[in-house]
Amino acid sequence: MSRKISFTGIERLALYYRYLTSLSRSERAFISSEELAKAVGHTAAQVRRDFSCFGTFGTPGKGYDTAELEATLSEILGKEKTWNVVLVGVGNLGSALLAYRGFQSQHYTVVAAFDTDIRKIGKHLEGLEIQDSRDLADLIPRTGAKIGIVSVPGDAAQEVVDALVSAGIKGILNFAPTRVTVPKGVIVQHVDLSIELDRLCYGLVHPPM
Amino acid sequence: MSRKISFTGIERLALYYRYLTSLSRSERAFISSEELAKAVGHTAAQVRRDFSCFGTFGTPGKGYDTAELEATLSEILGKEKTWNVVLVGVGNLGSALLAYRGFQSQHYTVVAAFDTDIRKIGKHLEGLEIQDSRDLADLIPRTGAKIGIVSVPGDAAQEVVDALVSAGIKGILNFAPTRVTVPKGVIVQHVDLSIELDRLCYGLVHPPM
DNA sequence: GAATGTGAAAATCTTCACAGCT
DNA sequence: AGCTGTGAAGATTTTCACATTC
Repeated sequence: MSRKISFTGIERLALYYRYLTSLSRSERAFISSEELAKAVGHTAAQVRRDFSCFGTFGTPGKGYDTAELEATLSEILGKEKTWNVVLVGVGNLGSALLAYRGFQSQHYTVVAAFDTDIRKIGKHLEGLEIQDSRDLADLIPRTGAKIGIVSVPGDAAQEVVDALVSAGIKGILNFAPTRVTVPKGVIVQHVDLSIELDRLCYGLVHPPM
Repeated sequence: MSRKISFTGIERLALYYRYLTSLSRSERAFISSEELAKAVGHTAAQVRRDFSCFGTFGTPGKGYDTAELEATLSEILGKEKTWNVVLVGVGNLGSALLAYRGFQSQHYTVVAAFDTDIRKIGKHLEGLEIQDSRDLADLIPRTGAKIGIVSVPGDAAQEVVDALVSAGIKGILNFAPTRVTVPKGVIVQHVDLSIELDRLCYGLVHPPM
């Protein structure tokens, strides 16, 4: 018990959780750290260590009760409730994200979409009316959203992020190729597509050895 | 000199590089590790350590020659040539990626797009004719592409990845919510959008302290 | 017997701090 | 004086290995 989960550990927790939900109506009531590890590409020790950060919920000799583990992970990951999400920037990527199933799931709902382009404002997409970005400060607080997705051009990102933060957003998923800064208490996750490609590219140029 | 760059270090290199290119026609001929660090949100020591993995190209008392550094990073990151890329899965996300500027840049060109949906095959998108995924093995070798982007549904991902690998693809950017396996010598980068959200969500539920 | 939970070791990554170059 | 490059220290993350529990 009691050690802080590592940053990458959270990603693993989400993977364990996803795997468990994919098992769904399997008969198997228990799963071992070994099997979980294999499923997500890590080691059994890693799995046990990750869990140990949050308590002790396995049974020696048997493993983890799948239903119970799923529920526990759900709670740890904050999936007990559905999160309202807003999206700013309905360009190519933004529209795709609006339609993305992972973002319109049991746990997340996009409740508002914004853009500055007058030609897009008022149009409907995936059941949402696109709003004027200038109304962001008014509209977001009413939705109760705490998460914002930013898919605007790089040079607009910081400005949008500032507006989101003012409007009460606490977590930002930033797809713009710009490292934005936020005040303490707000979290940003960067999803930087061209840098993912760059990393791949580096790997190809520098073979493992 | 001589220490292996860390996994995350490569991401930093790409950020340094991006920052340098954004400076473009600035007068300043030299930049210090301090300034580079500030620009990308790391420490000066980290910057110097990252560079030291590849040689010694700074000048004590002055800093790094911006043009020279840009060229060196370009080479390290494998950006001397333009990489041909193929994309499989022209759904919402795939179409957006096709249109994404970061993927159609000086260093990357998407040269072929594939889908299994008969209604999409033959259509044109971003100047590319969508090809039948079954022809992947024939067509890819002709393009000389070594990088593949996978944006198909999760249950099709492994199958597509296997086909890409057979067709000679060495690096895969996988947007499907499935951890795929590949033979040695092939690299996969996962871009797992719902897990990014999960991580954000975890951060919101567990405030720093 | 089988698999957990966890100290302790190992590996990896980051920062410090300073000698040495310009 | 100013800033790099790097050995050594520190911090973090992963793995080992085994006592403990079922």
